[in-house]
Amino acid sequence: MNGYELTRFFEAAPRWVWSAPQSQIYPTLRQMEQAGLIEGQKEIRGTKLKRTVYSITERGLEELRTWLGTDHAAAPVRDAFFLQALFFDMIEPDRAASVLKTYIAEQEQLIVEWRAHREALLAKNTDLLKERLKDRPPAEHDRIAKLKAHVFAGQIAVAQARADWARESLRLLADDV
Amino acid sequence: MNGYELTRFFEAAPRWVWSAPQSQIYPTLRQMEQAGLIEGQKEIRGTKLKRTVYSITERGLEELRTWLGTDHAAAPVRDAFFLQALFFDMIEPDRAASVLKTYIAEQEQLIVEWRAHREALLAKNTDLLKERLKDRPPAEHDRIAKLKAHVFAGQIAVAQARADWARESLRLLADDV
DNA sequence: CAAAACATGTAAAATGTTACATGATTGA
DNA sequence: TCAATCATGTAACATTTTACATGTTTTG
Repeated sequence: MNGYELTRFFEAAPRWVWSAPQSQIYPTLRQMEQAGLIEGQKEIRGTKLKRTVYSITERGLEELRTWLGTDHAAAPVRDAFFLQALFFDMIEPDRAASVLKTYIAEQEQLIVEWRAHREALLAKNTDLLKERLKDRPPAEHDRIAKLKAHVFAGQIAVAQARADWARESLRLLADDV
Repeated sequence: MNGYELTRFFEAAPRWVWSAPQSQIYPTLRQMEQAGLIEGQKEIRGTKLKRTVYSITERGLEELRTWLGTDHAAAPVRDAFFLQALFFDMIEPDRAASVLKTYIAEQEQLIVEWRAHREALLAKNTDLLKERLKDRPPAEHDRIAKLKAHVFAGQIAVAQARADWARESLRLLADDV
């Protein structure tokens, strides 16, 4: 991809397992190129509009595979929403309920998007997956699609757990007031 | 609390819903004091050892309550582990399985710690909760303890969903190799 | 021809991490 | 008296966010 495509990718509605703002893309691409992890191919569209399309190098693949096979320390816990919920006893139950309802709607939206993405992966019907499957033996295609789809099943399960929890919270708030 | 207590609090084993490294504590306390959200009371232990114990101000309480009652944009999605899992098809299934097992163990550890903390909250048996309940009518104590305990039930549910997902992943990896 | 999409950057500020640095007090 | 705990800071670096800035090409 080039910087613009990456930017759009991270901005896309069905939120990915990772995100990055536009301002990080170009500096990071240059850093990665200097580190020899990716290499850029300069192209010209029309007569003047330049773009640089990057692809991973042998060395980048190596690093990626090493990273994928290594245990990484869990990120520090910083869940602003649960922190907020921890002090719901300090505000009016109505206000807390309103915050919870917005949260539930958000989680449900994520579930819808991730479900769609999961289905698309199972049907081998996403651009990225098609690209990846090109250099893999057809016998493995099903397995790869299933593995990737399963990651989104995980995201869905977590969002589901959060939404369920928030619904229980609403009941708790209503119960004992 | 003073800076030292806050540091220890965030370092404590049963990981909280938030964390902060020691180096952030003191600058942040000073910023918050300048903003009028907290105020420090200087004390001397022994003859020379100075410490500053901070407490929230009226203005700080106000801001806190406003924050608690407001919808906040969800944090950008950045789940390194799910990102890792998304490319498990690129490495040997054995390696992927090993990473998954470590992850499961981590999540289970969190569940154990959070369960214990939840029980302690229900029994109104944590220092912080006791402190908070001091200026609340006794009739509300049960409700407050339940609400706070429920937050940890949520953390547990999410960790459970993650662990279950990881176990399914192990089965998926084993199945079709 | 105007708006939307394509394309790439930088600057300033805030935030977060890792490591270093120093000294006092308490309890075994 | 020595180790653990109490107590507070800073420096250097890396990362992230928000905003600004500019120009080209395609499409309706």
